[in-house]
Amino acid sequence: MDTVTDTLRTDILSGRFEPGDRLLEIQLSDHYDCGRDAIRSAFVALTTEGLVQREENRGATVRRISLTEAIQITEARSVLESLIAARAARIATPEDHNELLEVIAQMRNAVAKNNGAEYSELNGVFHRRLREMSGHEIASQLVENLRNRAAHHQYRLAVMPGRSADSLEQHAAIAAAVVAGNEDAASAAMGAHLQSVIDVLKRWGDLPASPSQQHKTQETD
Amino acid sequence: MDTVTDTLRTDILSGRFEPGDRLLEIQLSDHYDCGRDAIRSAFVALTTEGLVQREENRGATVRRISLTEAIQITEARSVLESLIAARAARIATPEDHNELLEVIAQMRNAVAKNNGAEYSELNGVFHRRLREMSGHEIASQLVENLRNRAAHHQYRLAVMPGRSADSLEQHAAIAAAVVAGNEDAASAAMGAHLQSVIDVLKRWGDLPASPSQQHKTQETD
DNA sequence: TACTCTGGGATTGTCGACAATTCTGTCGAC
DNA sequence: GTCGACAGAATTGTCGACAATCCCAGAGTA
Repeated sequence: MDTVTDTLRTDILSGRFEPGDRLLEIQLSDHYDCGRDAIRSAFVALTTEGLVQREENRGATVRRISLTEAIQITEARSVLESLIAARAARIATPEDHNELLEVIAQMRNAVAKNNGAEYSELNGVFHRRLREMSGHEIASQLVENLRNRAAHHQYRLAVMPGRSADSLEQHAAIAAAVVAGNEDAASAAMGAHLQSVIDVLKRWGDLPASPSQQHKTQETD
Repeated sequence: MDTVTDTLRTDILSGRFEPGDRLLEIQLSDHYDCGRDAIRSAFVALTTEGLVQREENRGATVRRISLTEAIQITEARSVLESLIAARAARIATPEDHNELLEVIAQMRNAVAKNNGAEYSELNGVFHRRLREMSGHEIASQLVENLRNRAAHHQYRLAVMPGRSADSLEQHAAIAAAVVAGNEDAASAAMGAHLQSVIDVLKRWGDLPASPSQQHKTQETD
């Protein structure tokens, strides 16, 4: 039903449209081969998701997220993903445990090969599987949305030298706590992980983003 | 711009439309004196907010929130409002402190008068002011949305005998921690408060809601 | 009786046209 | 040269009409 909305969302997240870009109804309805209705509908949905900004009679643009907003988004993610980690630690099955450890092993491998793209991909898998095994629909939906909103900022972390090594150990700690069934430790490990993301964002400050970044399908933190 | 969306939202939250009610486009566009476009647009927005459910070619209905979903919503609220409370404890001004204590005094007065409606109102004010003084836009928006989603369930708490007294002391503890500038205590007090809400929801089970409740503008927890 | 098929009515989905608004570039006055 | 007024273009907002789909009642059949 909302296939146009989904397509536009992924196109925004993938960097096809950059923050500040104008989104013209006719142009998009032509590009996606659909009516203006579908585009307008997508604008409304993506506006409430925080990805698009609309102004009366002036059209829609890709929303620009400030650094302070990105930090707040990560703070919210921190408490929600901590809840998810605790929940996963409580109810994950042995199969879940194996899968989690397997992902960690692959991440370790990717770091050894210095393959940033693969690491980012695995990172996304790790968090997504944790959400799924937590069974917490509400928190998962909110986190997914928050990740999307800050995608542009998170991307910077992917290209930060030495970041992967730190990130890897943090993820390993989360996985260990979940496997041990220790809710508090899982929650704390996830909190520490995202706190380090916040620290990096803060340290980064408002340095200009590296200019040439086309394929922004990566997700890293 | 989205005035129709706002009106429909408040009409859903106020109980004018109940969970499961069909929302007919023509009927609503006639009632709100607007075009079908505006109604459809409102449906899209409220769907992503979780208040409305749409099915292809079958129209929109007011979303029905299950008890387990209401519990998850409150759990998510718990961690987010804890973050807000901690933040408020850190940066609230002396004027904020006075205002918070003033609201608590009024709540105590409302409990003494056994005025449930006034207590609910003040409860809403308390949480809203806390959000505002936290300065955490992201968490505030999420909490507001979560409160809306679970509004129907929260309402039950309002009419629970003896609930106000417990609730009052919990709020007083939150206020005291914020005034003391103790982030951890504020966070913990807020967590304890919402945990007690969760406990009540769980204890409540799936008992039928009391039948005749027209004015559902109250918000209580 | 139970089941299937079919038609009409009601509702949503989609398209096009036109009005309303904003934006852009040009011209003239000072 | 700078500023404001103004016309034309571009874009969004809104309405109506029609197509597509679903729902339900009723006829027909085994």
